[in-house]
Amino acid sequence: MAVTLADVAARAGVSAATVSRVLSGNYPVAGATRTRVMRAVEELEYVVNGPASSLAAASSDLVGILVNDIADPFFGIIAGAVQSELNGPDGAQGSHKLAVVCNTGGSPEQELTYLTLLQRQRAAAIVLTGGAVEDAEHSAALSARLQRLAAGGTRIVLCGRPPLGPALPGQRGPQGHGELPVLTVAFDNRGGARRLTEHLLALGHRAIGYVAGPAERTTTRHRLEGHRSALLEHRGGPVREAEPLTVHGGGYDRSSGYDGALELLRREPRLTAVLAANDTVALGVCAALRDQGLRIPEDVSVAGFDDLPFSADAAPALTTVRLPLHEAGARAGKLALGRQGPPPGGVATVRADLMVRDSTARPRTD
Amino acid sequence: MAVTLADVAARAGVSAATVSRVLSGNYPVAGATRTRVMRAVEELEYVVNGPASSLAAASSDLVGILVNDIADPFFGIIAGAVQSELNGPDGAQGSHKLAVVCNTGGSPEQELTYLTLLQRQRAAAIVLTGGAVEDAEHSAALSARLQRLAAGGTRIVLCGRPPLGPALPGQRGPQGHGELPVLTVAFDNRGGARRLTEHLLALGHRAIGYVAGPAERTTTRHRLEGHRSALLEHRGGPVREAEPLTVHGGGYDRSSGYDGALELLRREPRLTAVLAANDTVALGVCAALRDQGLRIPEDVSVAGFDDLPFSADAAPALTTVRLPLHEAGARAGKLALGRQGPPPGGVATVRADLMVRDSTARPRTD
DNA sequence: CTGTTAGCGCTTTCAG
DNA sequence: CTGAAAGCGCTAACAG
Repeated sequence: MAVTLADVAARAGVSAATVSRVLSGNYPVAGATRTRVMRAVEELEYVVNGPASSLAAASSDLVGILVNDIADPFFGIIAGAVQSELNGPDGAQGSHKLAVVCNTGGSPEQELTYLTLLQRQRAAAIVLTGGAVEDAEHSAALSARLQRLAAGGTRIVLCGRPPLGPALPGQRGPQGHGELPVLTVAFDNRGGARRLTEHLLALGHRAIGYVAGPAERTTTRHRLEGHRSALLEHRGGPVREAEPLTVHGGGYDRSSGYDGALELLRREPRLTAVLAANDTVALGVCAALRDQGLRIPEDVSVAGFDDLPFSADAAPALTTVRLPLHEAGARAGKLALGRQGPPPGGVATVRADLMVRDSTARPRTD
Repeated sequence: MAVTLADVAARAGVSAATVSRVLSGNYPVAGATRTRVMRAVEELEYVVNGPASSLAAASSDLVGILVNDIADPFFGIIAGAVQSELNGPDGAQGSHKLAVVCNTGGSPEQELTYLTLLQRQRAAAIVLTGGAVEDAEHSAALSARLQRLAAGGTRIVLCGRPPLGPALPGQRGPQGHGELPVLTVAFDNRGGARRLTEHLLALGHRAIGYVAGPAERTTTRHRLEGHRSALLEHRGGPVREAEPLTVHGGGYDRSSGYDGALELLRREPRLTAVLAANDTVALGVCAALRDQGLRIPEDVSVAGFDDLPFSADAAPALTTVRLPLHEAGARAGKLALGRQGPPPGGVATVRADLMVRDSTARPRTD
């Protein structure tokens, strides 16, 4: 039914091989032949059969991008950046890669399922974004699957998630030579959270609540660790009292922030500041505080994390930690295409800058 | 290198055909054989070669989703909803489809490019989301490409974009029988904008500014038409004066709102209300007004469109028009998979409900 | 520079 | 219910 290479070849009066060569453009072909072929292609409106060429060439132009929540701009920005790198450096015709954005919903099972699907498609590369679930069993399964994919020629890049633990001995590659098959673009979540907490401490806050993300995620843990380390350093001892002022939300969403803030207020009515797992959670926190008749920042300071576009426009503008999402995604995209040499140690860490805006201020002194 | 069907067949002591039948599960196979095959599959960690099976079966399990801006939750929500419909109705094993989310950046060329890429992959279905660019040449090219895709067996669904004009005579299908090949889930942008404007009018506003989206998009035009029709009806005549109070932003983004509001204020300092192209633009409008020392809604009322999650949490909570994005995406997904019969006329229109919140109030009476 | 010749790995009649 | 065999449409040696 559809027009095939052979049809084009017949029309142009050449062999199928020649047409293939013209189309892929990686082989010398006489100018006259080339134009003749191209004309036949146009006249017939020929479109390559992807599956057939992938099968024959044992390669595909699909690149997988795994995200926890596609409706969250955090992931949208990263995915968009990765995708923007996928079209040839100079907009070259042939080098078009197709991004397959997979929405795992943060579920480990879905993550594995999608990896299987991508393996089935013989994806050229896969970028896994966002924090990982910390579960020994899942980590092992994930790691194994990733190793197999890498062994099959699929490039693997982690973006915004911590590097994989060292490969088990004898598992790192067919030849066992030291090259890590999995590259990482990591966020400095610890450092960012530490600086944010230090900022609050410097303003004079002492009763600081923290609405953390889901307990089992690496991002949650790292940000919390940064927060705790700042408190610890400031007090010069283990932070026992900090514990009760941390609540874990069910997700990185608005309602977790709302509920979390209420819970925090119940535990410690004299709270003067609340740190949120991210900007979206912070918005929920703000809503809850306002509903309780508290002003921001006069009564309670609030800070987020990520610096998503809407944060600067919130009222009051949100103090937060800026993560260079676009830059990180672009970097991951380049690494995925092998367009950029691997960073030292296979891990690139991008900075996390404190953005002080209007939602944080000195605590009331009454 | 990779393990193939033949390997599995050998291990299970059956023919390749049998393994294929077990795996696709669409053909009677003896229970004992089936378990034997499954065991071999597990032991060998066999993963089907997608390209090969697509080639042989002349079909693929890829579903394309075209979005204008993947970083915008408007599209993220729709894409996520479509995707959630892609895994079998009951989570069935075999029916896994892979969503290919393509970020066109609103560019007609990119749109066409991605359609070619998807055609190359022989995508099972394609969902085009968001408003279309109104340009005769592009519309024709798009329509032609879509018809060809549909003719090739790819299901096409439009979500949040108006239905395609009627197919040119003799172009609608090989047989020419009346069935429309392209299904549509449309938003009631006109009605929503009209109701929103009526709300403002009812509050007593007369100097209403409008920060529209990019001029050439259908969504922009429809919302503007709804707005104008409400004004017209109210004044009982053609709205000549309304014209100067409309500015077009360069995009559906925050800065368009900011700049647009400033421009509006310059043209009409006595403005008492501003309608924005969407919620994101509205946030920019709010920021600009605040920067000018104006209070919302005391000095100026502001309203958005879409009702994205952050809108309810804005300060003040944004009056807007709620579009059932998730529902629409899910509907589109079902239609794309042929899991739901086509709506009458091939077009389903989803409602657009007015959400009155705190950013609109009666104008000052001084 | 171009044509010929084998497959890539799977699905699918068609026989048994 | 199972096997044998014939491609699906393209690419990649290998000759010329």
